[in-house]
Amino acid sequence: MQNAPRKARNSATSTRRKSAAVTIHEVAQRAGVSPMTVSRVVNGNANVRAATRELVMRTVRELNYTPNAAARSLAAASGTRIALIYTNPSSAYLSELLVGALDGASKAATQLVLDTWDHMTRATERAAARKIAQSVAGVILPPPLCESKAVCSELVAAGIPVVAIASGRFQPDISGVRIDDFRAAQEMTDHLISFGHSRIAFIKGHPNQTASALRYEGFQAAMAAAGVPVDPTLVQQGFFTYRSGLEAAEKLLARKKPPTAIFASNDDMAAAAVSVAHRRGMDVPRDISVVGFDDTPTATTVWPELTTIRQPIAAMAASSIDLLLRSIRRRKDGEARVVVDHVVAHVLVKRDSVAAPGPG
Amino acid sequence: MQNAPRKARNSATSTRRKSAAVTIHEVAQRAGVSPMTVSRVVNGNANVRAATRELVMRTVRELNYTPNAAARSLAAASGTRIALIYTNPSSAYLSELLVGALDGASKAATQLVLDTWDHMTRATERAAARKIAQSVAGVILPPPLCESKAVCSELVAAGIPVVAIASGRFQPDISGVRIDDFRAAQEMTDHLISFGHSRIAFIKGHPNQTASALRYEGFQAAMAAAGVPVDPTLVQQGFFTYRSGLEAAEKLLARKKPPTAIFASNDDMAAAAVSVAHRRGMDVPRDISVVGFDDTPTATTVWPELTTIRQPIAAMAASSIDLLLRSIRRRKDGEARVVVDHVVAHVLVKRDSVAAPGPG
DNA sequence: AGCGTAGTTGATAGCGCTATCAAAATTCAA
DNA sequence: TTGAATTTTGATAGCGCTATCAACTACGCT
Repeated sequence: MQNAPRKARNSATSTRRKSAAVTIHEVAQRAGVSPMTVSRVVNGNANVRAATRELVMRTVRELNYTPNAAARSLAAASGTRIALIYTNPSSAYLSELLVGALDGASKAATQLVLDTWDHMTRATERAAARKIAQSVAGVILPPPLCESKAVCSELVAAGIPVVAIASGRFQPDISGVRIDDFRAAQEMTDHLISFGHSRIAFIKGHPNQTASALRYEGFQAAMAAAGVPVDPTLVQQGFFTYRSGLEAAEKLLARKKPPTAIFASNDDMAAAAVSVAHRRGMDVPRDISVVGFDDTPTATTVWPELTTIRQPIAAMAASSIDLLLRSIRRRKDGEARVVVDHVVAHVLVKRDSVAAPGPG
Repeated sequence: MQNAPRKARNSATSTRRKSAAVTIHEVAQRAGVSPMTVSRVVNGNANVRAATRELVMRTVRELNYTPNAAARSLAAASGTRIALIYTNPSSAYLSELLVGALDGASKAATQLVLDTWDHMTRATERAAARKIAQSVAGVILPPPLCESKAVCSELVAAGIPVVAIASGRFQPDISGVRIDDFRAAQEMTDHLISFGHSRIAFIKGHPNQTASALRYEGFQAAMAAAGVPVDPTLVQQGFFTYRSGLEAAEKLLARKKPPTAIFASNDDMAAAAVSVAHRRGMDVPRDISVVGFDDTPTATTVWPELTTIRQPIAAMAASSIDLLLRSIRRRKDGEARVVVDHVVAHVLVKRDSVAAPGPG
């Protein structure tokens, strides 16, 4: 005699369509526990005996069970929405950021919402932060927003998890996913030095981002380590824009004794440097080497293609979503806020904008 | 005596949390109809008397009712997911496309999924199309994918609604959201002519996209209308890439009698033309005018900023989502497939890359 | 032994919506 | 007019999951 189901939930007469997906009930039945217990295990709730948890997890894996996001958010009355807030929509890596975030979100069956904050004062930023905190369960903050104390503190105060992406430095109160800007800049500088360059110019990034400082520090450290003096007149302030790169490069190349290489803090400024060099009749890389940072589309658009540092923005965005989701779940269970700093690997991409300096 | 609710659905003892949002029941009660009728009206089902529909719609507006997406997709057992498929991830307007699509999707509480199809043969494209058709309810196709007969026909055969975005020409079997490329190119040409240019060069777009042909035809039509002959040696083939623009511009400016203006079929190629001009010691726009198309970030990155045609990609993407959602609903009700061609307005953005030709 | 106290588990009742089918209202043909 | 075909509406029963609380374990403690 077969053991009859405890309750015929899908009575024989039910004509309702049914998706083919495996449900929590099937897992429960197979594991010999109640659906509620499965739910608890799947959601990482603490109050389940270790043995039971093991059993359920194994069954989940066997049946390849995936929770139905719609049912979940309906029952929990909490649409797990995550906001990605950005300023400066023309930022070159926005599309990669979006692709990554969207990918992570759809894998986790989470709704991703976008919010643009442009031309905001500190006060309106605070207000906006308070407002968004009420409609989403977590926030991803790319630079330069993640550097804003006002925004971060407001979000933290509202109690929602925040992940700073590509912020240069680890911040004690919010989680972050980033590369090691210092090391990356160091490697790039070493790369230039290994080609025989010593008169290396540096175009700094926007001073409102910690990554800018770190990249500069990495440059300095590598130069110092190689015993190559940094000529302070060869260090120009930039602001991550093409225009600022144009101005900086102009000053650099107008000198009587121009540098043999320019290390720009991002690709847009590097592209500008290439343009200025061309306008002055110089060939890249024969007469001057130029390198960038970030590996945005710009790097492969210009000619010659730029040697640069690849920041895996898409992957970083996807893992931000994961991080956030875990925090959200933890928070719901009343556990303490956990802050993590996730440093991912960068890559030095060698292309055609670097060569050994000429005999001059 | 108050009229008692027909059924106390939230009994006095229910301690369950309840989101503040207005539900279909409240609308139904206020309108004096059943929830089912409200559902039908909201979903555009045909079998509702006009008077009833009116009443319900008014009530919906009064209460500012928005359907709960989670409940909807749970009940309908159909996660309304929409796929945005793209090739060529470095396409300059991808980020705008994503922003728009995401915006539209989150407003409609729809899950947007991304799919990248790169380096595919016609056969693998077909297979991929068949596969995606099983997991989503609708597809958005940007160029050049929307030009692929194989992909379109496969998707159409699978019976899922498709919207081609920014495809040049209206295709009879799938819906489209686009600008009028012909007219836009015409206007841009007129703009150039109005400055006094007559030796106008044209860099064509990639031949695999109908928009390319339309832009060229618009250029020709405007020239003909103004009685300005088109010098065939001043028309170069490009492929929408910076590199191809470089080569085309190089040929154009190497001529003994170079053009006084270059109309490139997109911004990347226009930027390349500016770069070539600079390298040859020419000033833009004093010595030569350069215009682009699309108004991608590139247009405002280079110096001088490019006069170009703005295609409202974000808005187009958002309305693609709407279009798709409507088709999906219609299809579910067993109605016939409807194909629409939505042409949105473009804008001629005047910036700093155009001036009257010199006396030379 | 007797009785709390904390740790586990399960039964129940919805979350807000829609598929389904039956009932009611309407239209149309004869 | 009347019966049948048609359209419009509503009652019912879930979709798959989780909040809630009751029940049922252990494990100490007086």
